[in-house]
Order: sequence, then C-alpha cells, then structure tokens
Amino acid sequence: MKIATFNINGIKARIGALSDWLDESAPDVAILQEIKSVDENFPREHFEDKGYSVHTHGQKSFNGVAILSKLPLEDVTFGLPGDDDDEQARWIEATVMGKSAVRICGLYLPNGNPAPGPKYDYKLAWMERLQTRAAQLLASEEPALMAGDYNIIPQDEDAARPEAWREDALALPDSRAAFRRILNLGFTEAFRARTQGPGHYSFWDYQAGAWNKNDGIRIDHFLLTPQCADLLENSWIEPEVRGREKPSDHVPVWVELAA
DNA sequence: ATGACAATCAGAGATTGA
Repeated sequence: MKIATFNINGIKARIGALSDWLDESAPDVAILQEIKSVDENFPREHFEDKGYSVHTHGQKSFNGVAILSKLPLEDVTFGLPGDDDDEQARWIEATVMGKSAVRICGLYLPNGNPAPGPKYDYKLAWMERLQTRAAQLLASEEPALMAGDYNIIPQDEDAARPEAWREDALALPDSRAAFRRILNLGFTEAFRARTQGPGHYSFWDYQAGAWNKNDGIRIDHFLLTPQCADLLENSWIEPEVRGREKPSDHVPVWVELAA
C-alpha cells in the first residue's frame, strides 16, 4: 500500500490542488494536516466520489487532521491522549486493512514559536504525550506508523540554511532532543532509511521566493515501528507539487509498504 | 530589526503559521 502525508494548509483553499494530486498520484491512504475546518464543513462527498472514505478531526480556523482511504479502515479514534483540557485538533488514528493491518497515526505537531514562551512549552508537553503514545505502539508489537507535520528539523542537513533556524522552535536543541528520544525508543524514520544527505525538503515558505531558491526544510516525517519498518519498500518526497498552481507550502511525503 | 506571503474569520485587520 502507498501512504502519503500532506499538510494541505486549508481544505477550502486547497480542494482543487488536493483533488488533482489525488487523481494523479493515487495514494491508497492520504494523511492530511491543517484542514483548518470544522468536520461539518469538510467537503467529504467530493472525496468519497473519488473512492475515498473520509475521517476528519477538525476545529474552527486552525489545525485539524484527516485520513482519506481507499482501503477499509477500522477503529478510527481522535485526539492524542494525556491532556483532557487540550482542545487543539492534532491527532487521528485508524487501522488500515491491507494484506496486513497497519495502525496509522496522523499528527500535526505544534509549531512552538515564539520560543521560549507558552507556545513552546505546549510543543514540548505535546511531544511528551506523543512519546507516551509512541511507546504504547511499540509495546503492541504490531505494524504501526506515526506520520505528519512534526514541525521538527531533525538535523542541520534538513535545512537549506540551518543558521536561519538556530533559534527557532523547529530546530532548538530541546525540540530535536524530544524528537530523538521518540526515535530512540525504536522507530525508523522512513525517508532517512532510504535516502541520506542534504537537499531534501518538504516545506518552502511562501515568502521571499523560498521555493525558487530551494530554501526549504524537511519537517514532515514517517516514523515506523520495527514491525512496520520490516514492510517498508520505499519512501520519497514529492517536491514538484510545490511548483503547481495555488500550492500548499508543504508537499507530500510517501511510504510504500508490503502490506 | 522588520517584513516579505498565505489562510481564516469576517467583512478590516488581527492572528497564526514556520
């Protein structure tokens, strides 16, 4: 099965670009972030007509995650456990029924800027909750993955201009350490399992001609449990999507699994 | 040091993003 994660930056503004991409690239499962819509306003019929089941976890104006799937889904759940007072829609899970069942977690990790400050505190606290859920997925010993916009630049090689991000919440040492702690539990970062070296990005700012200068960062990731990593056949980024009409500032990142 | 760009809600301009 082919699974992509894509921060679409608003479903209302991206319905055309998202539809074209689904038609051309044909993921079995699309994990979406920043739908920026309440569930009632998500154009679900539009995507159901393309053969996708649609599951959304939205809120007004900001954040919001979704899963579109051509394969059957079971046990869809919403929200990251660990803080009943957290009202931000950033987490969705489902089990995809392919040749093997794979637990899929879609996430939109808080940006955290400005740092330091309450938004950065929220980011780090959210990552602690993520680590708890990640450990549970590992303990299940089932094929599972966590994919989405992590808002983490893992290493300097993941930015065209690492010095520009030195004081940013996406690259601060505490952010990177929290990401690494999760990886070190035993996850495989799918893209880096296949491709090494600099120059691979998943986000280019709308400002200052970042796309034309290839001034990007790599912040959208797939983390696989060992049982899922055993199924990994390929992982890649689809940068050309950034050059289309009315694009998101992110592009899709993919895994292909023998599942 | 600032703003550049885009989206949302609202119906102007503040807020958020990364």
